[in-house]
Amino acid sequence: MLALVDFDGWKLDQLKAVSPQLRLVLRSRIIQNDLRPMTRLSEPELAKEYGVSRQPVREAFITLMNEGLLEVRPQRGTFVRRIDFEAVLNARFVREAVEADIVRKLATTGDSDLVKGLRTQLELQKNVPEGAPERFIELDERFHMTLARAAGVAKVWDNLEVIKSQMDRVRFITFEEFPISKLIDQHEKIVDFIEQMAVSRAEDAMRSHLREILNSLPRVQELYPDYFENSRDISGGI
Amino acid sequence: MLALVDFDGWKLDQLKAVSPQLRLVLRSRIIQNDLRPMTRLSEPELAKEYGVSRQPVREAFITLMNEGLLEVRPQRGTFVRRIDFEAVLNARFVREAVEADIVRKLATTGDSDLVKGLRTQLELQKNVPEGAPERFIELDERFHMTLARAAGVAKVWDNLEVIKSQMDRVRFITFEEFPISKLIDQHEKIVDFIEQMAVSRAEDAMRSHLREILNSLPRVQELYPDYFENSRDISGGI
DNA sequence: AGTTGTTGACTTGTATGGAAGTAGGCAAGT
DNA sequence: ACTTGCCTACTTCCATACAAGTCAACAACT
Repeated sequence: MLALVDFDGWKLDQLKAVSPQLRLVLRSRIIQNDLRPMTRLSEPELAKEYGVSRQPVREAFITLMNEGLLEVRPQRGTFVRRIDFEAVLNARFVREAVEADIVRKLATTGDSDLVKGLRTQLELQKNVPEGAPERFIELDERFHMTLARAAGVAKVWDNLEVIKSQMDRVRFITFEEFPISKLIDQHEKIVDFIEQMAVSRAEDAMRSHLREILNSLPRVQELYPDYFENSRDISGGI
Repeated sequence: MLALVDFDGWKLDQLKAVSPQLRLVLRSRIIQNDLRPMTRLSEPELAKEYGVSRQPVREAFITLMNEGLLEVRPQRGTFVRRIDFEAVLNARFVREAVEADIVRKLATTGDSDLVKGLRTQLELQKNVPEGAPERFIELDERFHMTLARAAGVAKVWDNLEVIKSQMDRVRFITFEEFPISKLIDQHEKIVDFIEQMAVSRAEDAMRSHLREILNSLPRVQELYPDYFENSRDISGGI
């Protein structure tokens, strides 16, 4: 659950290398919109804040730049990148393709142990209190990861982390207006179809579930226009 | 075509930043198996070789470690990672899922301009001389990239570069024994089905095309066992 | 012979200083 | 009022020095 490092009150572990830790903290702060788009980050300032030298900060910057979360403009400054609309749509496209195949694979076997575990997770999701959407996002993450692991492609999840982060930023901005109960219903349908070994129905359920974000995107773009890099048409990703 | 930087006789461009250039060169050398698995890389040695200081070399190392191509063991050394069998299978899984959806999308429209361009590429592929498989790999790369761009998900290709690199390493090792004509036939079928707007046939053609690497994998593993990190069963990725 | 301890030459991680480039304020000139 | 040029304070990028850990060779001891 890389996206959900508890950066609040974070203390660096003196024993481990500094720059990977910094990378995780900053990554979380960006994805969870604690560091807003266009925010200027200063090497010496962060170095001072965390009590280290500039070098490890710089190395964390480089990694985050490669992940598309920071923009390093030489001799000018380092900034939190605005959200790339096209990148979000493409990331969603990849996720839909991959998870559709995952669900198809799972529905062909219909492993009852897996279904049992998923139903337990569904109960947890239903018990999330109204005002704690970040708790749901965590459980949602776990749900989809469980599917990937069950399909024998656990490492895929790690590889898609960079891609996913683009989508997650949107999710954390729109936080409140997530139709949680609707999403849980969709999860439930997916599990049902896996259990019934209804392959193409399970696939369709997953696909429409992952298209849900397309509904909220226009509203997000309208509410926070300056968070986005390029606001082209929304149809390009389907 | 990031995978095919001509690193032979490479000179650093003094004007641009050094570390991204180094990253590209080293990346190509690893993927093309010029730097073999388990090869030890030394920061000061490479720094001397390219006439720069340790810092940019180190930054290139960090990026390549994040891409899974290098293994940095603190206070011990930096090594070219052996090929992770599971990672290859998972990468292949992702590619199949994504490109299947891409082809499906293209087959629903059946754009004749696209088909025309693809047929031109097919001619080039057929004209590749017998003993130049690396030339074919380049054209193959271009073929698949064209499909992605036509589907409006050009950035997906960039995002999958890290994933693809795992597969590409295998391809460059097995170089000679690639059934080029067979692969071209498969390409041709894909184009045919796109033209005929035969959606599910086009999808199937792409899927079996991308499963071709599974045929060569066992032989590669047998020929170069010490190039691989973990040799688990091959069934896990389908 | 076999084990242990030490030394020294390696490695990567971090700190720090300077080089090159940028942006903005300000003064001089038109 | 407006433009031009300089100057200062920033930025990232690179070079260099030092700190800390690892490993192998070797001497000393049992």
